[in-house]
Amino acid sequence: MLQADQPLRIDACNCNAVRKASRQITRFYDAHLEPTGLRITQFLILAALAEVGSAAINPLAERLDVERTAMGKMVGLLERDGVIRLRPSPTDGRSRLIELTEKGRRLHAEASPLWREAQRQFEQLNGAKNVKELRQGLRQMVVGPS
Amino acid sequence: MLQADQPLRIDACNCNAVRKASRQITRFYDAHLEPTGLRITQFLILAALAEVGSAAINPLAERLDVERTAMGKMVGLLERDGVIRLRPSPTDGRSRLIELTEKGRRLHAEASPLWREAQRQFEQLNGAKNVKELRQGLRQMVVGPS
DNA sequence: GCAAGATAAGAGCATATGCTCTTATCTACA
DNA sequence: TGTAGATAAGAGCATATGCTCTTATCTTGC
Repeated sequence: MLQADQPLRIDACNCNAVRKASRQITRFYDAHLEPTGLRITQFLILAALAEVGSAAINPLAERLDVERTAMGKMVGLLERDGVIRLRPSPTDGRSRLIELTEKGRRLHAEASPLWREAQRQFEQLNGAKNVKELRQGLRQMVVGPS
Repeated sequence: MLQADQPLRIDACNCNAVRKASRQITRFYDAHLEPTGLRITQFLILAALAEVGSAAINPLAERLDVERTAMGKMVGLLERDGVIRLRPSPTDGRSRLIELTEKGRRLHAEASPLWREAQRQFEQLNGAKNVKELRQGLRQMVVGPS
């Protein structure tokens, strides 16, 4: 290993590249959703709930691939804002089921076309082919033994 | 647009895909750097400073593509931990120059091989070709008019 | 040389993310 | 059937990120 003197180029860092892209695309989607007051993270939770009806925190966290405790906190914010409701699971006293409130359903319906427009613009800006390849690359990304 | 009834599949969301990848790769790099107590975000700041010698907050934020105020806060933490030092710019009273302390240089030297190992393992896990294509896709990503 | 606009950065607020520790509940086995 | 190990979630702590508002300083045109 004689190249220890080679300068570290932070632009070579794969992690930095992905994090940077994440910040940028987040701002882009957040800006599109802004009229609803939702952020993309919140919208995805509402969308997931709209898809599955109701779910406990852990499965929802797994579904969206976020840390369990992080999901718990986001759920707390959404509950505070009256967008979702939590009720004890009838079959498991440890678990609480999350469901959309009427307000949540309304917000989701309002935000969906804005999300679609963000998707559309993103794909227009980047080219459908490039987006597809990027998605392919991300989907295959491995960060540990499965 | 008659397909409004089509279910929203959160897995179709480009933003979600990138954010998810960002969380995963961040955990991966953070785990590698763990022996030093640095996270990848902090390591990148040290690496940037090691490259440029010293810099004010705004240019450093631009260099790393993070929001100015976010950089300010990270810099505050690093200063608190004695890893960097801030001194007033001799030529501009509004600006403060950041530079590594001895401890910062030591930490950077200690963390660099761990970062290199993370890069190596990441490329081994994903295949050099796939990583190259992913980087290419991220580099080209556009989220607004330039 | 001064006032108006530009710029560097801090303060305050809010969300997002993840870690560890703890508590409550459940399940399975002896 | 009672207890040991598994599991769902909350609490507490810390960093990361971005927004708006404010303050201090600089620059430029007059």
